[in-house]
Amino acid sequence: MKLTTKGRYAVLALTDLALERDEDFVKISHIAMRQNISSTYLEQILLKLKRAGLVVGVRGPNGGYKLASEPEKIMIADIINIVEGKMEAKGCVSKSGSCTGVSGRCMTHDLWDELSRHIELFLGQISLRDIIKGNVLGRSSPPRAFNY
Amino acid sequence: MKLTTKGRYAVLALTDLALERDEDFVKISHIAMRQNISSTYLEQILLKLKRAGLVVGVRGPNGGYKLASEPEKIMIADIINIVEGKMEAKGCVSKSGSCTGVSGRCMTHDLWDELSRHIELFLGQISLRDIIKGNVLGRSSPPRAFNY
DNA sequence: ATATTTTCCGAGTATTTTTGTCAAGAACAA
DNA sequence: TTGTTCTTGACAAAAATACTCGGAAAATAT
Repeated sequence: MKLTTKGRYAVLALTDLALERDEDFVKISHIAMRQNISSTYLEQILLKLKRAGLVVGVRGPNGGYKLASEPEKIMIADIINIVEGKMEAKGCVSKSGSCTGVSGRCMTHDLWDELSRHIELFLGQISLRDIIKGNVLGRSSPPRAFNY
Repeated sequence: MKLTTKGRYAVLALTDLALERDEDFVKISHIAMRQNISSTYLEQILLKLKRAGLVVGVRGPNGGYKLASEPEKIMIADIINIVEGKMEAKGCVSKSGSCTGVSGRCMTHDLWDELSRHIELFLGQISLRDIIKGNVLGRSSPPRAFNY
């Protein structure tokens, strides 16, 4: 999986927008100042999110950005997938689909595959609303509790 | 989390060693050839794993590397943590410990914290033996099955 | 002992990714 | 119009990653 500042900034910015939901439109410069991010860098990120339809942006005076839908409908996994590109934890993909090393072994394929799925499942369960409400903790309880 | 080729190479190499467990010592060049990795690059990686005590290496003719313990005792999380450095998915750490943005908000702290824990939990459950036996699939079943 | 094989180790280089800047253009409102 | 603000792409700096190199140390065989 890829998790860089870009993804974090995106989540931060959208969290900010979620908090400011009532106000008409929030300017990039405001978000950037509040969250301490380079505003020009944030531009790129919000642009991607806009193209993907997660936010709407209007230009001109009193313009800015706004969430396109309810905070509870926007999942963290979506945000990250958009700005970072689809999560890719494989590492042994070949064009043919099945991965073959020189000796034909690629025992680890399933591992990266499952990890990817696992992360996506986790982040797919958490919405922006969960974050602003602080409902994040405790979500990652062990898969099978009776194993412990 | 950080997952680069270094981590993948490490898991690949150790998987290779796990398969070759019976033979005395496996040379870097053999692993590199089989797994199609640059052997000089693999050197660095195996060195780290050796310093961490996961493998033992002897030099000289008939030398090479060998797992330090049973494949079922070596967890993927350990391998990755060693070669990539401790996983760090936070993003809002300040020297003071508690993270404060310009406006004092850092709602996303808990999120990265939980994600990190979640990934580590997953990779901490899987051993080298699971990989060579193909016991990886199905481990990432949804946290609460009755939710679906 | 000497040569050979292999790991060990530090340093260095190259490539890619990330991060951030700039400048010109477009939409909008007053 | 005039000024504000987003839009867009091209570009540059910085950091991380991937990989190489040259040699030293250890073990072995001859």
